[in-house]
Amino acid sequence: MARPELARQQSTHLVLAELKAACANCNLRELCLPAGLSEAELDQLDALVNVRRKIKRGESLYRAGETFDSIYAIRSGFFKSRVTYEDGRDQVTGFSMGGEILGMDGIGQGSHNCDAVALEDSIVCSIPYLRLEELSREVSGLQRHFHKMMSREIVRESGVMMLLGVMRAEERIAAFLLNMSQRLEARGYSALEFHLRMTREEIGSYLGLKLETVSRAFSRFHADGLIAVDQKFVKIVDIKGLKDIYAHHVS
Amino acid sequence: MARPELARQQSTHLVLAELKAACANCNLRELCLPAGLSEAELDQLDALVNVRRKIKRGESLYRAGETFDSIYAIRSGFFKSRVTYEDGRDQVTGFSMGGEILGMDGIGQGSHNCDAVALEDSIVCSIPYLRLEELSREVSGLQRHFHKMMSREIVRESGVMMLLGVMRAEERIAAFLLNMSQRLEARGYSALEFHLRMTREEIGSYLGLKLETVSRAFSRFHADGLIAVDQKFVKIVDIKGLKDIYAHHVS
DNA sequence: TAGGTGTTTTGACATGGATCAAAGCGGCAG
DNA sequence: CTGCCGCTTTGATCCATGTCAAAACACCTA
Repeated sequence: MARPELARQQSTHLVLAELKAACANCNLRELCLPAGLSEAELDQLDALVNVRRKIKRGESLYRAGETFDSIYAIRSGFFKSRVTYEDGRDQVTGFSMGGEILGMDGIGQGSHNCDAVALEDSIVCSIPYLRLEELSREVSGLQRHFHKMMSREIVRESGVMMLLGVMRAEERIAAFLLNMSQRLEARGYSALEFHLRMTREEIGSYLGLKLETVSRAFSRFHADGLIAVDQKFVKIVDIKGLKDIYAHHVS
Repeated sequence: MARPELARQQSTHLVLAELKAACANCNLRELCLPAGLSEAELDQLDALVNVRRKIKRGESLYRAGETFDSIYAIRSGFFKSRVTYEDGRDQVTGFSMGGEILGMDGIGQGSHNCDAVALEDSIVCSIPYLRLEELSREVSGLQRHFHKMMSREIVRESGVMMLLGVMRAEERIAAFLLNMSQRLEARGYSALEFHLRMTREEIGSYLGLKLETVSRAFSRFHADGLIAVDQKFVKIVDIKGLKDIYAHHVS
């Protein structure tokens, strides 16, 4: 069991790249950790965020159980977070894109709680947690914003609990599509046309559904004129109709 | 709609009590925010945590949408957190007991994301967030531990996502009972006999099940000799059997 | 003590989504 | 170009849990 883990670890190290990160020039600045910081504060943060790391599609940024020492800001790319249960069943607990922070689950117990797997070739900025702690004792804007990002992760997860606990299949999928749309729009992409980076099975895992159910819902939405789907490409045709499904409950 | 809210708010204010909190003497110290602080640091924290507030059974500590300004440490009692969806459906997102922190969901957006409702008469310590921020810039042990508590809340929630996303009804309920057992034990209560503070419906809401399903699972566990149940009183008879249900997956 | 209200249990039945199965599609390697 | 493999779609059937209903029970107040 330990052998393949090690091998994977090393191959990850091979693609590790040390590049100057430079939050100050990053176009994701306002979505990411430095949001709201002054120029001077940005420079301090830049000194801390000094390593960029490339992760190839299919590789892990970190895996459950590994020692926690850094959090990661996604510079480009797309990740899934996955928790594996003792008996082998697993669940996708989230999808993350540029400007979002990964790894905050590790602070509590000093080791990561989930795997973060790249769904496309990606680049992340490493932020050593101990230095982030130090710096956020000095830069209150950073402290504040870091707390906000943790808190928003808590709120995001309770939203997912709502999906999983009370919504029916089609509502979950409508909510998922609208969520993707809104986050992509915030990053300057089209809100109405996008490529999904994950498989139907991964969507299903995230939403507590089987891949066939996801596929059927897509077909249904297509037939109802709400979306156009071609494999991983999705075009939202009737966003209002989609919102109705997800806000409009039991008929 | 606004009227009853206001009335409720005021009745909460009536039971607001200002008492010296004194973490230094609190027997939940090691489970709560001050865990791991030195004597001197504890005194600083005591200066900040200066208000205790009594919440009667059925009342809210805070409600979704209210302005966030404090987090709360539960001194005694029991709470549920509940998110209400636009269409009226709601979900219990957690149960909280002594030593646990409530309200961290409010930091991200400046207003609370859920209701925190007392399931028995309770006492909480109010911790003004702005002063906590200040103090944790000075006391790194406090900073560290506060981050840990936020992170653990993230991990706890991904555990619930796992419950909701991949487990079947009886597994969820076994997991729920074992979780209660373990948290009560950590607080010095019996791990094998306890009173549930919540109804079957609230358990069901938390676990994404209907109250009848919860009731049937309890009956089934009783018939199988795993537990004894009498209304809200639960006695775990065969803890190993219970663990088998929850760790033992698809047969 | 009696009546009322909210909670729990249990039964009978319905159904949404899972499961099983097969075929279609698309991309990659040889 | 061909064959393979992973992903997706669609159909047929099954079953875990939801829904509806009724009775028992517990607790509170008068």
